[in-house]
Amino acid sequence: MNDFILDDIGALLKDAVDASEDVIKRNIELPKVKEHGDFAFPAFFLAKIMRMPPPKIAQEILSKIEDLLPFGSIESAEVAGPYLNLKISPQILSKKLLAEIFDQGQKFSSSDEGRGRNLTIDLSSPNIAKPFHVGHLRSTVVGSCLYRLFEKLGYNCIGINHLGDWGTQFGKLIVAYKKFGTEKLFEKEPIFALLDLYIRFHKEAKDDSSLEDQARGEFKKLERGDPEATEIWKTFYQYSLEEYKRIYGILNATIDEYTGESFYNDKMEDALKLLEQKRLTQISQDALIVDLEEYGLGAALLKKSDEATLYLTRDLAAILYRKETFDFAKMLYVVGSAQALHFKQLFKIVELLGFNWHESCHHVEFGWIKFGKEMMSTREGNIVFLNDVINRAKELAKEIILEKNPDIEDVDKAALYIGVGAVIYADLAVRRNHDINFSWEDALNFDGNTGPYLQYTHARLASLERKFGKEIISDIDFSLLKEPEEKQLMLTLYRFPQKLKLAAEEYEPAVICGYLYELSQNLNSFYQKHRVITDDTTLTNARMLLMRCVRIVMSEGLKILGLEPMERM
RNA sequence: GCCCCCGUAGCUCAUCUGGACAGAGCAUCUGCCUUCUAAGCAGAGGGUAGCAGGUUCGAGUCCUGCCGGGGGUACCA
Repeated sequence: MNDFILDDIGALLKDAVDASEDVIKRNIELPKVKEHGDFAFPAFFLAKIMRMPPPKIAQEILSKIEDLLPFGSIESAEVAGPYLNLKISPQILSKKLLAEIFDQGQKFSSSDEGRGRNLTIDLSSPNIAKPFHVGHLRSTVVGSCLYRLFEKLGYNCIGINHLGDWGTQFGKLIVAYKKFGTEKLFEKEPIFALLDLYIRFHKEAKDDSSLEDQARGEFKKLERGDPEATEIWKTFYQYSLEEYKRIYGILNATIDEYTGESFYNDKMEDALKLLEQKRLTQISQDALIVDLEEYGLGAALLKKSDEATLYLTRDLAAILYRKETFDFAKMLYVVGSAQALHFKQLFKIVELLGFNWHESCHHVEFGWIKFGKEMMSTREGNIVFLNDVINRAKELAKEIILEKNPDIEDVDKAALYIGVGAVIYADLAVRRNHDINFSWEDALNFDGNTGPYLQYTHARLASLERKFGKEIISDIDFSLLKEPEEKQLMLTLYRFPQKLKLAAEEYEPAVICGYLYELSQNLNSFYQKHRVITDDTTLTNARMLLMRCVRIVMSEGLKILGLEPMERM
């Protein structure tokens, strides 16, 4: 949708203001209080050019445009100090906006800016053989949200799970498996059986230092392709993947490729050769490095003194492979901010290799998830498993549903959607660069600024349509939508495409959360104060159209976040 | 030591990239369900935006310094 309001403002002011239409549009603001109108044009920046105090400028502009009003979607204008405040005509707004949303339906605010372009997203990436905990959640849900967001903007997205499926930890697991494993080990919750093996290994290794050596030995065997070790590793891999896929199903995670670290075992040598050809590498302290000191990025280690490769080596192989395989227009790494330097090094090396596409690679970083005052870590034991969070959220949701809506068809399904909605939303609603303090209280809260609140708003709208039971039409009397709450709803709807664009530019799901929350507040305020379905059929038709449009936007927004737009709850 | 991020109501967070009196939710308190879902709505209290300077007509937002928290800084990922 084009910004018809902004266009109207630009056209209206362009002859009255000493600035280009573009500059005018860029300076337009949204007033914080409704007494200041719907859009505002501040005159400060013209003070120097026109050599007049801002209030006088505002006054002058008003006198020049006064005769033109109403102008397009602009109903009236008035001066408040240094501001020119503009009011939008609800009738024209509704006519243009609602018709467009209604006609386009789910396609509303889609765009084709990404048409024919591939966008790869590195997301989730848990370490195999460890249960999924809330620390893994952010990469998964942020990555998935961006996936769906960019898909809406026309990109062809590819979600890649860079599984931590290689390394000495597997040597440890193999040793533990051989020593303590039983036939029944994987009968139920295999992933926790693996965790137990891992913990058991470390316990035993305290008393028996030879275990560490054995682990290194087993991993070497694995690297050489030893059939027995490979077989055991594959078992671990399969069980882990099964569990992850179950969780991804619940979280609406968007993963297309499961190319973990092991996938790049045979691709690192070519990458290193390429670096050597470009004479970028050198030996320092017996290790193979790329010296990035002059860029303030230190030394990038590619091979340890014992010839072993590092995760940078694998990421380098991966980025080259992905460029070749997917020819991405953009590559997003949704990985915690602890790895900021790592990605700066990686992208710099790509640049030094002479590839200009280094600019299309972005590290979408995010803060830690803390539990209590501590970082969450497997070793410390202060860990919250995602499974437990989801189960508790689901149980609580079920209790509440049975209390409020006992006749609902599939309680368990609804409870899962709501519980998961709360968990996902809590993670997405905080801006990425902030750390999150995980608290059970917040994760299990369904009131206020939460996922369930948004879902509830959608459920109310769905319920309204069921009750209405007739076809919603766009041929309505637009002049009837004149209540302030209705206008507010429409002004908010109008901003949806802009918000999606902003969220995409900043790789920031929290922008969408904030928007949908505001839309929900607008809707609920309206809903409380006005009746939609009444004896007045023309008014009912008009309001039902508005309600449908809100539902379309709510539904689309929720889906992008990965929440189920509930029909009943 | 050096580099990066964070510091806003008791708590959790917003503040549309520098604009009008800093806004929400949770918690506390007061109202509102014989009418479309009360997981809601309306309202009250709660603030020196870590501190100190600077730039600007204007700073929570930009710059400098300090304080506090976190992360990174060559053989973990």
